[in-house]
Amino acid sequence: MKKHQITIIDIARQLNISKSTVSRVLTGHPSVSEKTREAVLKLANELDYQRNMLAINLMSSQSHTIGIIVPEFVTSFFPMVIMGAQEVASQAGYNVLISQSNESYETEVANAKVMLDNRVDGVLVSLTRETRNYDHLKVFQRKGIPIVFFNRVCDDMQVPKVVVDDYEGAFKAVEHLILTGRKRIAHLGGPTSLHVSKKRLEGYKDALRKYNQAIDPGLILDYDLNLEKVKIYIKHLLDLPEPPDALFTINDPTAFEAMIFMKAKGLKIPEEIAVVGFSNNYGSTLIEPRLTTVAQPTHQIGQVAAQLLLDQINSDASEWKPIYRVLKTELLVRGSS
Amino acid sequence: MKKHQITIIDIARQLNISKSTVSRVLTGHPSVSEKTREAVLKLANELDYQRNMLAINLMSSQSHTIGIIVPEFVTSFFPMVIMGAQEVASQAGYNVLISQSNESYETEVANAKVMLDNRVDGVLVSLTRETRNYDHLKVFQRKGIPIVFFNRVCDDMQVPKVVVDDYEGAFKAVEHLILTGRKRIAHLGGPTSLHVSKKRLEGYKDALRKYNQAIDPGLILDYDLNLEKVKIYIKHLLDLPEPPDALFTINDPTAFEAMIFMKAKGLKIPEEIAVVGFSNNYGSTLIEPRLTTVAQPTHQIGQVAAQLLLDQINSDASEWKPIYRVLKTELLVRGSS
DNA sequence: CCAAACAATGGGAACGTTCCCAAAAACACC
DNA sequence: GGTGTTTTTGGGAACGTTCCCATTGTTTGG
Repeated sequence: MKKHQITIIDIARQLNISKSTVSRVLTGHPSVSEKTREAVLKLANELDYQRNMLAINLMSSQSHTIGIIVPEFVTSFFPMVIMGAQEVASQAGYNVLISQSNESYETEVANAKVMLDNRVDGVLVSLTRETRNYDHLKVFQRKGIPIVFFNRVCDDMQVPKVVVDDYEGAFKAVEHLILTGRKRIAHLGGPTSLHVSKKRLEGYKDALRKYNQAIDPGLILDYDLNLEKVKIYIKHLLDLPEPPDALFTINDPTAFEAMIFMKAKGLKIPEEIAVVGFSNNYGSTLIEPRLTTVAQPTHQIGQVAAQLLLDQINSDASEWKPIYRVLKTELLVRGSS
Repeated sequence: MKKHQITIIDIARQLNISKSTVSRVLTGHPSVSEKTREAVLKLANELDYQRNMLAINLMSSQSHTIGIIVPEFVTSFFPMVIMGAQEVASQAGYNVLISQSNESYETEVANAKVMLDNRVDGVLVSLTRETRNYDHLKVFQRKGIPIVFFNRVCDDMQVPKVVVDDYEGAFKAVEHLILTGRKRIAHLGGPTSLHVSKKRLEGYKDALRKYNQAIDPGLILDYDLNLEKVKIYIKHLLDLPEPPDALFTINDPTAFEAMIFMKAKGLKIPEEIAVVGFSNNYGSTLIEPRLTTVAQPTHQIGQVAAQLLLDQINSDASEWKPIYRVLKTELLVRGSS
């Protein structure tokens, strides 16, 4: 069925030397004579020899692969993070096994199992919005496989995490709205189970507190990130006796939906209602007015997370520290506020 | 360093049976007594046994992995395709090794080598805009590893390909512009090396021919997909003695750039100039006016390509046929035209 | 009750590497 | 030319499975 693949044994036989010697040449081991080295290299090239990572992996008990589990792939955020991570990983000779949980806990569990089966050398995880139980991830710890969380992190586990300063980002966003004269700032937040939702909500509240604005619970809504529901929440807010004059959303796609709905309703943005999003997703400069948003260093998140993971892979488990890296956000003020 | 992993030998020893029997239970082989089966399953569960794909892969000479090489990750197009492919692949028990060539020929070559090293069971490829030489991909054929192209295909190789009907999509787009009264339709196309660029250009020309409109070479530009250059080309078109009253671009991001530039110049879209893009990327409903575009069935492209690949993997090389699947596009008429 | 058939199990090679240890070859020195 | 040292090479185990073949144990039928 499958064609015969050239192995080091083929090379050894043809040159009448042992496979050990061939292996030494191919791995760059010094103690081999110049003459044999050349002969091996030449023949390997002629035969189009390709090392078999399957064998190397088994031999070394390492897959030379890191796994990445992300909740989705549609918004540009995670692909960007993955780009950063992949850069660092392949630099270090690691492959990247990507899987999407599709925001489903069950799928996340299944993905984790695949990673385990394939003996990934480490894993990068951003949780689904559903995940409440972390047993499937604690397995990695138990088996001595390093794990690093990013963005949507797990408070229950003492492992490295890479996040952005969601609190400060939200604080700056809301502060900006206050300083531009907004009096009733609504917040359409994410599910309370997510760490990021909590932090952004805190930032929102503290900004209001600092400037002595009342925190009106009626202006704070949390939703499950299902974009189709945005309209409902916005409608509810606009129908309030005292509707908001500004809106801070958990992320950009939510802000987009909100803006489209409000524009259709004839509301003037930013005159009647200002909008600020979070993440600086693709599209935030396309919509009109261009969306003010809190930019996250997506690429860097991936790089840092991958580097922390590699550091663990290359060190003894006893030295692992639950480093908590908080990256800076940047408020990009644009037309919507 | 690394913790000892439970193997079938551990299980065998504890139960005083042979590893063969344990293996039989775990792989679902029928000829094993109910009693032993239960005992093995129970202990495996207790010990948290996890099969070692590294060993299975070597033993079976299969990585149970398919590779995907895409030029980029930033626009939503390729991530969507990957989602479709991943769905089909994991259904069939295959992992997916994704790599981006970053539109660089060199990176594509390097990626191909990684795939080869890792003995992927098959590979899905969409070429970079630079790729002119296909030796690094012909290696797969030579080694008996199935390869399927999608979107950006290689005319030189007799292998399955999945594309959308670029010709018809472009034709319909331009026909729509003609039927809505446009007289001077410009085309900002992609690099002539890409199959898609050629097909879309053909569709553009044939639509003009059908309706007896002159093909003005001055209105046809091809560029290297470097978005920063869009402004230059658009400026050139607008400065013509007889500027165009419609623009058909090679893809949506190009249309976005063009629209932003033209809006800044004070042009009314679609009154003074209509715009039609290609791909229905994320953002085409965000920009104002909403972009008329030719939608591609991204998800389906991935599914079909993956299925064709699996079909090859599961059949003898002698039966492989260079199937050419052309999927339908759909013209979405929106505000920009 | 014995042969034949079948069910259940064990032993060991194989997959393609790496790496340790020992052996052989080459070289230096007195 | 023999001894000691260094360089170069070969042999073989190991990684964790699967799978073929042989063996043992159990049942069936005459």
